[in-house]
Amino acid sequence: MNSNKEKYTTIFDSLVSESLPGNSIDCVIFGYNEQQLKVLLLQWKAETGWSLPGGFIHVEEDMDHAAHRILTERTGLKSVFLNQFHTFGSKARSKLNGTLQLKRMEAFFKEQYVDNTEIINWFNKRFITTGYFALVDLNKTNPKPDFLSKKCEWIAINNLPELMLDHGEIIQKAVDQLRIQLNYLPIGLELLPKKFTMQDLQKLYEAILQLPLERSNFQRKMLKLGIFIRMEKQMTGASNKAPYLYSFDNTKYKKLLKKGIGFAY
Amino acid sequence: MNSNKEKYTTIFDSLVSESLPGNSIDCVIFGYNEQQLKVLLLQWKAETGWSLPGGFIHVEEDMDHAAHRILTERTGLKSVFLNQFHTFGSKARSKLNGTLQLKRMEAFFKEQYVDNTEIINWFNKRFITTGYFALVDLNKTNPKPDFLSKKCEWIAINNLPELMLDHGEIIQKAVDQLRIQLNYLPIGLELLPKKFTMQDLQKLYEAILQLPLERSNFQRKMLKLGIFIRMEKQMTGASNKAPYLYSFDNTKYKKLLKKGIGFAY
DNA sequence: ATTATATTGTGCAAATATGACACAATAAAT
DNA sequence: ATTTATTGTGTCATATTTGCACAATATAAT
Repeated sequence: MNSNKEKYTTIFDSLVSESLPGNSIDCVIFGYNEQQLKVLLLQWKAETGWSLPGGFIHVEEDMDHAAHRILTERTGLKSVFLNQFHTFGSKARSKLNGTLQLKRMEAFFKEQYVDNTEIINWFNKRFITTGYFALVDLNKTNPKPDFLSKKCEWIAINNLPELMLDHGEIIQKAVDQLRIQLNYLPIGLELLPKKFTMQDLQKLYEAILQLPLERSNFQRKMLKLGIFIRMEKQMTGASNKAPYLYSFDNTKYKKLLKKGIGFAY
Repeated sequence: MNSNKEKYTTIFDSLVSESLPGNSIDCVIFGYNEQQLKVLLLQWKAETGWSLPGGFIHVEEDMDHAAHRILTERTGLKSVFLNQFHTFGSKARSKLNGTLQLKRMEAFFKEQYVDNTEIINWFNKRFITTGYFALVDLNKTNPKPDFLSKKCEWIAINNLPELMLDHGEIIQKAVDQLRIQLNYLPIGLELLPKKFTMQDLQKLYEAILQLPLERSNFQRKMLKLGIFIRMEKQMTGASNKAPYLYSFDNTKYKKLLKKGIGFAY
């Protein structure tokens, strides 16, 4: 127990010394599964509320790089789609929900991990956090709690549990942003399996937008983007006409990501 | 001279002690004048490059509040339209352009203002800056250089001077954002005088987008938004048909700001 | 085999939006 | 009275969007 604490103290000591104080990053990592948009959340050992995976910026590290690093640390994946969306700097944010929760965490932290005052103080400062959201292939991840957390799971956004601090607000803003982006960026490459039907794609859009779309027109609209490769048909075993399978044309997809989908004026 | 330095040291001492270290705010304040979109820039006494007006976040202050405070300090105005648009966290950003410029500034700073090492070090740290952009009525402002700057002026965005550090990049991103917002938010309330013609509004849009728009269709499109109040005609003194004057219907404008201008799907 | 069933891919027409241009109305100058 | 420049509105051709129809089709049921 004591030896663990020493180990942890070393870990935290270097974390604190190599990171910028006062700034953090929180990642809203979106995945898609069972027709539901999900986010990767974790639960600290001492807490019942859930948190976003986050981390700190190294002293000699670009903030964007830190976001990529944190994403990779959590999911083992790299995402083309990793987007800064907002910085949360309300003074109350570290206290939201708040003092009690934090006091409890601090006590647990002291007891289990570190009781070095300097380190504790570092964490007790006010943090301004920058939110990034990513789209990843949920099936390629194997979320595991680390030594600080007891759970690490994909959770559907329309069924979110109680969240720590202002993490609910952060997720909400990320979802809003994702919905806006949907209007001018192609989405799906990282959320769907290699081969998928237009129905799959539509379900994804519906899960993100939380509203029903017209089938035939959605299909046309999508195909007109010219970023799909039509493959052989899929025999589903259902007693009806089988749909074509599609895959994303990677280069065209990425071109469209850069150029964006139409803007008037 | 020495007494000035003492005064300045006091000012900076309290600035440093009351502000969060490592975080700053830069404001891209847009105004509109002579058919040109302009930004408020200032020039430090020691420098030829221009800077965005910026500042720091007080220890007990919301970041958004700090942005409003900085905007008001500079322009004396409050803007409904003050929007956080991006946080710049590249490690190179404090060094861009860079070391020489900063060395020069530091020397000047030490000589003219403060040579307290602690204060100098505070400023020499790496800063992560959050950009806000505002739309204000340029004619209601009276930009004056403060004790640190020799100039403070409205400068047209298509005629930008040499800029300090990464401020060029920050302005570019703000302009990009403004253009995107144009697609789904009404704009003009704070940039135009109370009464204006549709031509005025069109010129504003053209100045922002930097492209010509078709007169008659623009007019129709705008009026269809239903956020204008038609007033009496304006006798311009020109030998042609006089245009109607319009003003924004404040409540409808703000409703539309919240709801946004159409989004498909 | 034949029929039933559900879902797909495409067709199509109505409604809506966009873009280019026409033109009468108009305020002032000549 | 005529000229001039600019406005407000009209129109028309061309896209785009939307809603619905319907044949095609893979399997199940008969």
